Amino acid sequence: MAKYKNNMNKFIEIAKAIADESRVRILSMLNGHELCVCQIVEVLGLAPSTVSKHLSILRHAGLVEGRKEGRWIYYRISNRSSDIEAQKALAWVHESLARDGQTQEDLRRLKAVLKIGKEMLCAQVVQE
Amino acid sequence: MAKYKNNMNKFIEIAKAIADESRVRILSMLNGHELCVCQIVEVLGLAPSTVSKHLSILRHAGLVEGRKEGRWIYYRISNRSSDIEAQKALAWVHESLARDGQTQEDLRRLKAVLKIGKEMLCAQVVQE
DNA sequence: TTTATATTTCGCCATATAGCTAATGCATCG
DNA sequence: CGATGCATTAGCTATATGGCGAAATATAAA
Repeated sequence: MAKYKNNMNKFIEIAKAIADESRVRILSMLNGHELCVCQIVEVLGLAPSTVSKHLSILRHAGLVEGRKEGRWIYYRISNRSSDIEAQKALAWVHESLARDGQTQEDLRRLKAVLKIGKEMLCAQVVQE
Repeated sequence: MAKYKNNMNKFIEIAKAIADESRVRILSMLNGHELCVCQIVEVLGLAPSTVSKHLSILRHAGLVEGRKEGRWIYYRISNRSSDIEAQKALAWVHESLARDGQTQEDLRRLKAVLKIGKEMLCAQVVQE
């Protein structure tokens, strides 16, 4: 086994992934919820293509995982405990932003989206 | 006191600061050493102005502190324990990169720079 | 098979970022 | 004072990044 590891690239990839407000808002929303892309789009108010790209970056960094079910893809926080770096980053994000104002507002909007979601799913604009 | 804090901007600023290879290399070098800009320049092989800008970003994020002494400015890791976010970030960087190959090589070069530094300080190119 | 819907990929644009050189600040030394 | 030297700031360039809309993909529904 090599004496020194090559942690740099992995570290930078994760750090870049969490160095964007939209992406940490996604991570905060996914903390405790499994969500499809359209639900995240509703809360963030960004174009689906933009959210999809953000999710791709988060997934590649090992921070989230996707699960396909029918037409939808459900994303959740990655819990592969073997990926220590990703888990540390996730812990830092959640600890730091749990009580942040933006995070709280997103969670409030998310609850509304989840409520209407039971009947009519995506392509539905949440009021207020 | 407000119910919710505004951690987002501070968090993003710190995350962006550590999402760059040159800057985390600087943080690793400063871990345990107090260094002047010219010493960091020697090890990184970047232009002084570039290193200065990086240090400015790190300082503004609360990750390093500068101390002026004559013509030199010595930088060190910030130890203001009140800044929890910065301290968490520093801990993450140091834990993750302590055994990284690039970090080890930088430390090796730094030792050489520190050795010659005793007699003739900056404006001195370290061999090899 | 055709239509509809969810997501991704592609192509584009505006801004941000990291690097450089040159110029400026500022302190020391002759 | 003037010259020297460390660090920063200013100005520039090339690349990276985040946003969008349009087109492509894939699955469900009609």
